[in-house]
Amino acid sequence: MRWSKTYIPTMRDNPSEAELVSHKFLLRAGYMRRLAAGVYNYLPLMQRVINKVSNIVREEMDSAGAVEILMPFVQPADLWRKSGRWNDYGKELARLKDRHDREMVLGPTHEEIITDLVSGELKSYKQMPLNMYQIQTKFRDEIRPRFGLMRGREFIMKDAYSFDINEEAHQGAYDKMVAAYHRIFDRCGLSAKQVDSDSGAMGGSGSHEFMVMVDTDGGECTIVSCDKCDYAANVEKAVFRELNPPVQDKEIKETEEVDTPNAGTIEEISEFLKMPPNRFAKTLLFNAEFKGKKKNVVKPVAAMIRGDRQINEIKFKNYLGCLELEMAGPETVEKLTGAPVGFAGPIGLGCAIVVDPEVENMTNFVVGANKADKHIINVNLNRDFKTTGVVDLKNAPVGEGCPECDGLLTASRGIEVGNTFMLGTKYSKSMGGKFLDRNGKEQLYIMGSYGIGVTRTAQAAIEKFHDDKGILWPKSLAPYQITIITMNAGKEPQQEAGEKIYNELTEAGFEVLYDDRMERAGIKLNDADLVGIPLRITIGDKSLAEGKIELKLRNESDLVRVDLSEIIEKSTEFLERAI
RNA sequence: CGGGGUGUGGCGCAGUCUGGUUAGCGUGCUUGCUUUGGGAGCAAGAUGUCGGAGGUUCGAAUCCUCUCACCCCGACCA
Repeated sequence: MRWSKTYIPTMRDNPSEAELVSHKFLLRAGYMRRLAAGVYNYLPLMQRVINKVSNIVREEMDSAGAVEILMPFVQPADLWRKSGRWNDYGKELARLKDRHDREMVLGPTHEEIITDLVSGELKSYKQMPLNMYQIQTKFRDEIRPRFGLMRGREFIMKDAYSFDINEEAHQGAYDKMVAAYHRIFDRCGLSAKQVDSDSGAMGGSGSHEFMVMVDTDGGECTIVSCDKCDYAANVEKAVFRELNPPVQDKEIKETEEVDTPNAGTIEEISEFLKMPPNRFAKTLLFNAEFKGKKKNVVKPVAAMIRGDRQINEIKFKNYLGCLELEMAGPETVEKLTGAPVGFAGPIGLGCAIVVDPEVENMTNFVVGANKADKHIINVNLNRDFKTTGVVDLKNAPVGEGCPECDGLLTASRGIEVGNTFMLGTKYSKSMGGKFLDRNGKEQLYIMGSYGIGVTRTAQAAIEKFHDDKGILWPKSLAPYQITIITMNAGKEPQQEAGEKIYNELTEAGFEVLYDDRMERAGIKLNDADLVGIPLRITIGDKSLAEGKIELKLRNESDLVRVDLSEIIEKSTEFLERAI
């Protein structure tokens, strides 16, 4: 492709709408333009990248035994009522009416449609296993679209659905998809990490997410992984092995108030009482603002976690369902406990007390006495105080042991580019998907659903591979493999050489972007860096006089002069080396 | 939806508080000349319903009311 014949509107400045590097580069390098919040035009370069991702997905899905179909984007509301998701999906489901006032939805996912599709004709065990997929535009009316293609409202997704006769067969189908996913992301140059996840609203028995690990702000998900084995899980789902579990006393002892002069922090009391922090339960006081009928009300609430844990305020806030949550100031603490900060405890506390599950399992632990310089030992939940709820309130168990080996858990950030769900019979039940088994007995088929965010994967690649000048596409996703630049566009020998090399490489099967613009060298070089094509060929007077041109990989700094006659071999060689 | 913010040539912004000629600047765009290996110089140009509607006023980008859009923080998700 000649630059002058396509449409690559690069920009010098960062548009103010973008926050994330990958988002900025997508706009600056002329890959996309925004139409509305979370809705984008894909320009020629982007369309090529989307095709690259799609083709990799397609090849791997096909070879994993899935077959491609295409289902409608606009769907009748009836099917969604039937599955119950007309109500459950909430406002994210975009609804509209046709001219006859019939209710429709813009497809955010296709479990309903595909189950309905097969329900009349997938009637025998002989027809399974079956796996069908599509690559299609989806629409989810996100509360807050963000970060360009990362969380768009309209986006391209590959969604696959498997049908099996029983759990065992389904597990096989699921494993096949997981393997295909690893191959897909590997081929995209991304090596996604597979993590255990919460099945959430999709329902079903198990699920995994595939994360591209990044250390930029683009990593919206926190995942916990083992430093030795490949255990990894979403923070919400992560389990761990306690390295130093608290001692469990055999007998339940009587409470006792003890003096702890000048010991307000866990470390100080721990030191003073000669007991490890995990025998303490911290009582943390918060002010929570709830929505009231007329005006909002602020109520104090207490959270209890083990002495060696950190509170996760977001988890607490979610549990409470309040509008605002903040640590109570000294005045509130004194008013509530009658003691200065550092001695709050649950016994006799006049507000709701929410405890972490770990606290529920402790015996004879230490809490604040609600009196200055005093703590109470041998406290036991239910006997000495009551809780209003038990819920996980602590931060990710970083530093704890891996549940599957003797490694340690660490936290890192990732971009979710794909997921796999075991759906069980949720949709076959609600949508009426039955078949006859070998014994002529009616059964519900076991389903799985498998998604890959195609457009998000593309942006995730940029988030992972870029420098301060622009994108560094992995060669498998790059819109073109090679870009050719004439340093002095006006000079005929260079133009001729450019044309010749462009034709030669194109005929040899390379995808080439020939920058034939009448621009100065600096502009073209900068644009080439910005756009991120893996291999750059530059044609300049000096080299050309010796019958040479220059090759440079985007991710390397070396410039290599190569004889005109060996362009094809050298280009092949360079591209082998590219990421 | 709650909180915060922004709308002014394609892009990035100033001007708004304190109303007052033809609404500026940088960049980009067009044309010409000179340049030409990492975003050239000079000259001449084109491009604005100042997000929209209504109002106040002799006069509104600027003040008031309503409204729309977009961005950021939170909950949700490929």
